[in-house]
Amino acid sequence: MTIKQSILVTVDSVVFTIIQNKLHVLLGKRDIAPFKDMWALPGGFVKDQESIDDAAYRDLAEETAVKDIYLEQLYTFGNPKRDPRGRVVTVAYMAIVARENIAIKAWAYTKEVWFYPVDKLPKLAFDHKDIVYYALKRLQWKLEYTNIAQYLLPKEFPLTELQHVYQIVFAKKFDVRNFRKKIAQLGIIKDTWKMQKWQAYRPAKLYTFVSKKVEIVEVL
Amino acid sequence: MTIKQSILVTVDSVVFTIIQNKLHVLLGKRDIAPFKDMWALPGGFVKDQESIDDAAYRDLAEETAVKDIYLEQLYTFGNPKRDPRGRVVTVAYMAIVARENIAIKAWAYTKEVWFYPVDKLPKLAFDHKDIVYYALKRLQWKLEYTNIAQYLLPKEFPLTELQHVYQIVFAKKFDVRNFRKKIAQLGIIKDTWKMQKWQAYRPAKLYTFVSKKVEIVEVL
DNA sequence: CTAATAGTGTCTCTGAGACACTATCTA
DNA sequence: TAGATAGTGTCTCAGAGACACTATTAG
Repeated sequence: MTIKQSILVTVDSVVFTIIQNKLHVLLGKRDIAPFKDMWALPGGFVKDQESIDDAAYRDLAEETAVKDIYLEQLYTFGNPKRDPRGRVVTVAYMAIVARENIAIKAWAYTKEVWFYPVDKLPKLAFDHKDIVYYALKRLQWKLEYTNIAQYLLPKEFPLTELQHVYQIVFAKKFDVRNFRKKIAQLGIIKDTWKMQKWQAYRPAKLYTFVSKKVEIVEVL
Repeated sequence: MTIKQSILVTVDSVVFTIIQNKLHVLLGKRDIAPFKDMWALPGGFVKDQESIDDAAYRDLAEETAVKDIYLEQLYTFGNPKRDPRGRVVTVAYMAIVARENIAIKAWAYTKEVWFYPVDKLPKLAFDHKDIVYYALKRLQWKLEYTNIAQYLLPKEFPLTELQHVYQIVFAKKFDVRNFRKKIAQLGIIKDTWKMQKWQAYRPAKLYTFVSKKVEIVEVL
C-alpha cells in the first residue's frame, strides 16, 4: 500500500471493581511526559500482529495479575489533538473484575498504581475523564440489561451482596422485596444450598449465577 | 515518539435508507485489489489532521451528495488479518438517511455504486458482512429507544408512514391502534395541521418530530 | 356507492413499585 | 433476650397487547 498516514493506535481500559462498598477505577500515575505526574488509565500501544482485544488483555496482564475479568470495547476516541505528542487514536475498553481477582503489579511507565473511587477521581491525563464517564454509563447499562454483575462478585454470594452491587453502581437504594422478587423470576441465579457461617447473626443462603456467559436479561 | 507501529486506520460506513418499503444499504463495487470486483462498504483512510467522525462525514460527502444524515460510531474492527494488504484497523459507522436526501456520485475506487436490500446482500469484501450485521442491530436498538426514525422520513409525514418504517426495520407488523397510542403518549411528534392531498382515498394528517435532537425515548 | 386507506376505544393481564413484619443466628 | 441481618406477600396502578368497526376521500 502506498498510503501515507501517521496515526498511532493505543488501547485504554477503564477497570471497575468494588472496594469497601464503593465503585473504584484503576489508575496509574504517569512518570513520563506528556502529563507527567498526572493520573491516567492503564493502556498502551497496539502491536502490529495482535488484535485490539488482545492488546487490551495483554496490557492489563502486564500491569496487574488478573483472572476472570470481563472486557468489552467501548468507543474509539480519535480527536486529532487528544495527545500533544502527535496523532494517537485510542480504542477504549471497559473492564469489570472482582477485587479478589486482581492484584496490582509494578507498571511500566508509572510509579504508583491505585484504585480510585469513581466519585473522587483526581484530575486525569488526556481525555481520560470523558472515557471514564462513558465507561460508567456502559457499566450501568450492562448491569441493567445483562447478568454481568457476576464479575463483581465471588462465585457464591448472598442475595444481599448482589443488591449491594446494584446499589453501589446506580448510587441509589432498591426495595429488598422487589429486588429479590425480580431476580428470582429472571432465573439467572440459583441456590447453592450452602449458607454463610461466621456471622454474629442470621446466616444468609448462598447463590451462584446459572450462566457464566453474558446474556441479555432485563434486570431492573 | 519513538514507537514503531505499522497500523493504518480507516473508516467504513453502513448507510441505511428505505427504498420501496425495504431497508437498503449503500455498497460500491471495488475496482482495485484486494477483493477487486466485490461489493464493499463505502469508506477510506483517516487523514492525519481530521477526527474520525470527520473522516466518516468527508468520505460519504466524497462519494455521495447528501444532507441531513445521521451518523454514529459503531465499533472498531481490528483483527490483524482482516485486510490482506497489511494491518488495517477500521472504525465502523452507522448512517441513516432518507432516500430523498442522498444521491450517488461517482466513487473513487469503484465503478458501480448501489443500494442493496439488506436481506439480499451480495458477497461482501473484508469483514464487511459482520459490520453490516452489527449496524443493523444498532439501528433496531436506536429505533426502539430513540426518536431517530425521523432520519428515515421526510419532515412531514403521515403516521402510517412512521409505522411502515418500524415494520420495515423490524420485519414485523404492529397493531395500528397500539402503535398510534404509544407514539401519541410519548409526545415526540406533533400535528402540522396539514393534510395529504393527492390520494384517491381519505387523506391522512401530517405530523412532524418535535425535536431534531436524538433523544432517548422508549418507543416500542 | 365502491374502493381504498385513515383513524379510533375498551378490556384483560402482567409487571413495577409501595409497604412492615417475622425468622434465625450469636453472644 | 438483645442485637443484627435474612427473608417473605399483598395491593394498587400503569402500560402492553389483543381486538373490529366507522370516517373520509376520489371517481
